[in-house]
Amino acid sequence: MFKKLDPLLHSELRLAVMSVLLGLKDADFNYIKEQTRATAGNLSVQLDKLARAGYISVEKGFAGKRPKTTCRITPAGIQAFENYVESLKEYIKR
Amino acid sequence: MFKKLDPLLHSELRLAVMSVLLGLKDADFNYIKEQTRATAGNLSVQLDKLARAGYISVEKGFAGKRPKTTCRITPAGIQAFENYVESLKEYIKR
DNA sequence: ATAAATAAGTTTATAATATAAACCAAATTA
DNA sequence: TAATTTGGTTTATATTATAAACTTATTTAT
Repeated sequence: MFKKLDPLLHSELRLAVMSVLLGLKDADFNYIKEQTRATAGNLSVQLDKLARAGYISVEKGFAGKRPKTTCRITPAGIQAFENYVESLKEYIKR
Repeated sequence: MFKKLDPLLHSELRLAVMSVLLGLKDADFNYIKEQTRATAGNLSVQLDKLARAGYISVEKGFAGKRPKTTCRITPAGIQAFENYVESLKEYIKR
């Protein structure tokens, strides 16, 4: 009946990050930080978890002389997100 | 943009419990346990949290000589569940 | 009658999580 | 050149989720 919810996605901040990235080609650290209103530390940790899971790719480069971290959702991430939403529906359907 | 998700409901087991109770007038401990496939210990803890939050009421009685715990969702619980689902939609809408 | 198994939970210990605080290095501004 | 800002990372702490161990009483088997 209740399918297990992917613990990597069943997290307020990680889910918000994925939600932001789903709509976009890519997004940099600060944009995601603003959209999700997360602290930098928390965001850093959660991006890392998503990256390790292969749900997003993270590229560290520079914008002029300043560091710039760009994130992008992967096909595996999109799939995982869709599975999560599908499972979740079981829990929230009326 | 992203509304805060009620931490009491953003929990796999507690959400499943609420989901089960929403459809029913009431349900006893073991029925909920079977439906959610939770361990008794975990369920006991989570029911307690939901009860403390006022989202469910828990009545301890007897069925014959054996103890029987009956749970029921409260109006506050229904409201909280609806708010949670509403907030969640922001995160999962495509 | 007594021992073993079952029922219905609760309490406690542990592992995993989420989160913010503290920190760091480089660049910019005063 | 000192202070501030930018763009993060690392670390410490508090909270959670979860299962294991335990309790109390009942039922079943010997």
